[in-house]
Amino acid sequence: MKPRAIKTAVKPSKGEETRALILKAALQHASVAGFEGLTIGTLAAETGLSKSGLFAHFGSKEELQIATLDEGVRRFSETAMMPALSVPRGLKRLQAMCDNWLTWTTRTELKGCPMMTATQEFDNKPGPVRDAVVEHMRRLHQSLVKSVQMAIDSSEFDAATDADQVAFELFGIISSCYRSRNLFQDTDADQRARRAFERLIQSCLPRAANKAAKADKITKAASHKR
Amino acid sequence: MKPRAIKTAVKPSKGEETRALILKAALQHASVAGFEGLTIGTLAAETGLSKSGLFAHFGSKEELQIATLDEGVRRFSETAMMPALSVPRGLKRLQAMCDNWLTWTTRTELKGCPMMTATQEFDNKPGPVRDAVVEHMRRLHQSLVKSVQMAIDSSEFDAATDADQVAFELFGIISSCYRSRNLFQDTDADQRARRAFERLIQSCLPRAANKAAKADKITKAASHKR
DNA sequence: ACGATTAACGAACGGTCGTTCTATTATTGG
DNA sequence: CCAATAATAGAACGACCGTTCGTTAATCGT
Repeated sequence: MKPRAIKTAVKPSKGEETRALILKAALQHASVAGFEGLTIGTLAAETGLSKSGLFAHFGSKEELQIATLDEGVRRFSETAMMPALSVPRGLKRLQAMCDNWLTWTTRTELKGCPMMTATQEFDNKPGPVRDAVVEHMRRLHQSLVKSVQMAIDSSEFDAATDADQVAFELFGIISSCYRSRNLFQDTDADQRARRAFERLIQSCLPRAANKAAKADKITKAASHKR
Repeated sequence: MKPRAIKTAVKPSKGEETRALILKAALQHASVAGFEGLTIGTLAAETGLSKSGLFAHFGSKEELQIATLDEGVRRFSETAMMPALSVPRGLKRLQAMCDNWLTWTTRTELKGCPMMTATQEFDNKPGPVRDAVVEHMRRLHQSLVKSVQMAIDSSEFDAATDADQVAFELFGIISSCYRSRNLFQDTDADQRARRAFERLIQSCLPRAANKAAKADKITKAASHKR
C-alpha cells in the first residue's frame, strides 16, 4: 500500500549490523550519562571493537551523537508512538500516547529518556546536534498537538481548547514524572503523572460549567487591566 | 583546622573573594554547558587564575561542582524564594514564588536554570553531586508543598487538595517553560506557563458547592483580594 | 572462487583533562 | 614590621580524549 522507504531487514550487511550494535550500547549509555558523556573509547570497549574501528562508522563524535539521538527517536517512535496509532483517534489515542510515553523507557530498558536528556544538554549549545534535537522535539510536539486537535474535532474536547497549550502542559507532566522517578526514586511518580493528565483532560472537556468559569476568568482579567 | 564555615559578611578575605569570583563564572558556565562541562582549565583562563591556583580552592572537580551548585541554589533562594516570603501567606505567595521562579534566570543573567540542569545531569549518576542535587531539590519541593498547604489552610484552596500533587505539577510547568524558552526560543513560553498555573489553580479552588456557586465564589474571591 | 570492496585493527598524535608537587608571592594577625 | 599563614603560580604527571593513517582481515558481488 505505502511503499515508504523503509530500510527493510532483507539485507543487514555486516557494517549495518555492528553499527546497530554500537548504537544500542550508545543509547544505553547516553540515557544515563548524557550525549556529551558518550566516549569513543568506552563505547569501543563495551562493544568489543577498537577505537578506530568504531570511529570509522561515524567519522566524528558529533555524528555519533546525532546517530544515537536518531536511534533513540526511532525506538521511541516504534515503542511509544506507533502503537498508539492503532487506537481510534481522539481522546483514547491521546491517552494511549501519554501512557506509552510514560512507560516506554522501562519497556526498552533505558534508564532515562534520551530525548529529554538531549533537550536539557543542548538547549543552549548551538551546533548540528542541537539542530537535530530541535527538529525531533518539534516533530514530537506537533504529534501531540495533532492528537489533541483530533480530540477537539471529535467533540471530546471543548472547541475552545488551545491544543498547543495542552501539548505544552503534557510535556511538563512527563518531565516532572521522569524527574520524580529518577531523581527522587518516587514509585508514585507514574500515578502522579496520570492524575495530572486527568486534571488536564478534565479542564478540556466540553462543559457548561467549564465555559462559565472561563468566561469569568476573562472578565476578571479584563478588569485587572483597567 | 579551617574556620571557613563561618559566614562573616565583614570579613571578605582575599581567598573568599576570588572564590566567589570563580563560582560566579562557574555558575554562568554550568547554566549553559552543564556541570559535567565545567572545566578547571577553561575556568582558570576565564578568571585569570592558573589551573593549580583555581584548583586549590576546591580540591577536586567534584567539590567544584557541588560548590557551584550550592552557589546556584543560593542565588535562586535570594532571587526567587526570599522575595516571595514578603508576600502574605497563601495563594498570593504561591503565585509570587512561581512568578519569581519563572523569571529568576533572566534577572541573574543566567542562560538556564542550574538546578534543572543539574537534575537532568545527575538524576541517574550516583555520587556526592547527585546527593547534593537530591537534597536541594527535595528542599525546594518541600517549600512548594508548604506554600500550597498555606493556601489550603487559608481556604483559598479546597481542603482536599493534594499539596504534593500540586507541587509535582508546578515543577512540570516550570520544566516545560524552560524547554520552550531555550530549545524552541518560544517567546510565548512564559505566557503558556502562566496559563498552565491558572488552570492548575482553578482546579484547586474550593469546590464544595455546585458549579454555579463555584463561579460565584471565584468572582467573590477575586474581588475580595483586589 | 576470485578480485574488489568494505570493515576492523593497532599504533601513534597532539590536546586537554584532573591532579600533584614545589616554590614564590600576598595577606594578615600580633 | 615581621613572622606565620594563606593564596597563587608553574611545571610536570599519567590518563584519556577525538582523530588520522597505513595495514590487515572479512565480506560480498559476480
